[in-house]
Amino acid sequence: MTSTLLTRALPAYEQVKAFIKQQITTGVWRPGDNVPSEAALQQQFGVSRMTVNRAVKELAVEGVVSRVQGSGTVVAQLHRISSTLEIRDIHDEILARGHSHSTQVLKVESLRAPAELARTLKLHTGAKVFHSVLVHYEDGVAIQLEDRHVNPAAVPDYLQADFAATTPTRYLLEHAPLTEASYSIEATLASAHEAKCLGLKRGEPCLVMTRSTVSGPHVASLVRLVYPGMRYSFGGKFQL
Amino acid sequence: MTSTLLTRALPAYEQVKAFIKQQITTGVWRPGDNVPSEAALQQQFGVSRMTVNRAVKELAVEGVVSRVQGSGTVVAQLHRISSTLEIRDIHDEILARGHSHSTQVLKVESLRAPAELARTLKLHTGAKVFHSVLVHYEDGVAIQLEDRHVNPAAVPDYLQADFAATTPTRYLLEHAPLTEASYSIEATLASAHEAKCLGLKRGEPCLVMTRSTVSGPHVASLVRLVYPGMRYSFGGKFQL
DNA sequence: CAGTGGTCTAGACCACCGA
DNA sequence: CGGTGGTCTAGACCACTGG
Repeated sequence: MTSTLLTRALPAYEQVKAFIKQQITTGVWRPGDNVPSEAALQQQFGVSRMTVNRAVKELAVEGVVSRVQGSGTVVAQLHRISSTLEIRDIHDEILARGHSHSTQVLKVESLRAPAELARTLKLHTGAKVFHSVLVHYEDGVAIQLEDRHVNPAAVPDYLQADFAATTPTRYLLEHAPLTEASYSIEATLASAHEAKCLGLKRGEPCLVMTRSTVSGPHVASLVRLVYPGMRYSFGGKFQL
Repeated sequence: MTSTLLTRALPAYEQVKAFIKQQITTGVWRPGDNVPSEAALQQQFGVSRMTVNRAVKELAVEGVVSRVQGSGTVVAQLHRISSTLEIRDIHDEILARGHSHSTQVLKVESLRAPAELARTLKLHTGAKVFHSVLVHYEDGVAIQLEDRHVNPAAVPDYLQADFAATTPTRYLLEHAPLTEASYSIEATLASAHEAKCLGLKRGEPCLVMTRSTVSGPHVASLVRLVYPGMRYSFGGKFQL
């Protein structure tokens, strides 16, 4: 049965995607079941193979189906709830919420790297390293403590930046093209010093994100971001 | 200059992608700069427009460039560090780490929904709701407390499942096709009850993920996952 | 208006899989 | 071997943007 594409509202490949998703969400096709071949879908929708291929390929990228060349396409076993966690400049993030952002610069200095820090930045112990500590406020409330170490080889003029006007994140993105980054998120208790900076009681819970960035040949930056647990959360959404 | 595609190792569209990424990571093209039009890239690489289109379109999906129909393509302003946070069944996750997984079922019951829970599940206050509480162990160490409420309309036989053999996550994925999910992650202190279940001292920090899932017309499930902050972290990686 | 990207076609060749 | 998906071409029409 060749169903016509009356609805010109949606592109053809979107209609094919919608059809496949519908079969899955309504339980007609269950995880592990075969999805019709591209040739079959091409017949069914009366479109070219490239169009069907695009539809199914995108579903594969989204993790909805799984394809094996020569074998076929099946409904993915585990619908992983995969949502892109976007890490943005906190300045933009706060403005996007319609609030005001301000910064307090606590420290901007140069120091000699202790062993562990040197290892992370791929430098020799005792090598020169830049260090900055800032507190970010959203509508006057402390929301992030940013303790950052920067590799001078990657960003030689880091200490000259005006962090009241440009966040370190933005400065680094503009002066050290980003090629790679990795992060981890965990829960800790605020140390005495962290609590003081963020205006918390000692022992309050915090979200800590540790992130290192690579720019070309250099490990450019290692940053520890401390968020008051009661005032901040990461969130995301997934839709089939 | 028409550069030939000598390297047949990589598909043509991958070579176009690699070229564009290289221009960006080496700083030749900076955020906001124009990327050559599809026609220009087509000339430069001696490939068809569909091939160039695929390359640039994929970069747009990845967030590396930004396209506007009729205007052109530019290098994306903020390289958002976007990494897909995958939420998987904890059973698979632990096995994937090469460890053993076991479960302790603390509670499986039916109850009447208080107002707030009812609102989240889109039910009437006092409606019947299923409730399960489990602790998950990795190599014998408590790593997650799973407190879940389930909508009977979406999963009528939930209470009959054997959660020692099948995790609630897996059972739900198999019995209520997933169409939508949203989550948030925050830091809190373990309550007395949570601390006891996880073998923590009271006041220890925890990562809490709250997640609700939608299956077809129903809000199927609301779950609160508590992780000991000292034993667990979410992580991810980003590569241009 | 000319230039851009968004979509689509009707072919094609290839690599891979399973019988 | 036939069926599958992976890639690619050389066109085409359209919608949108900017001057």
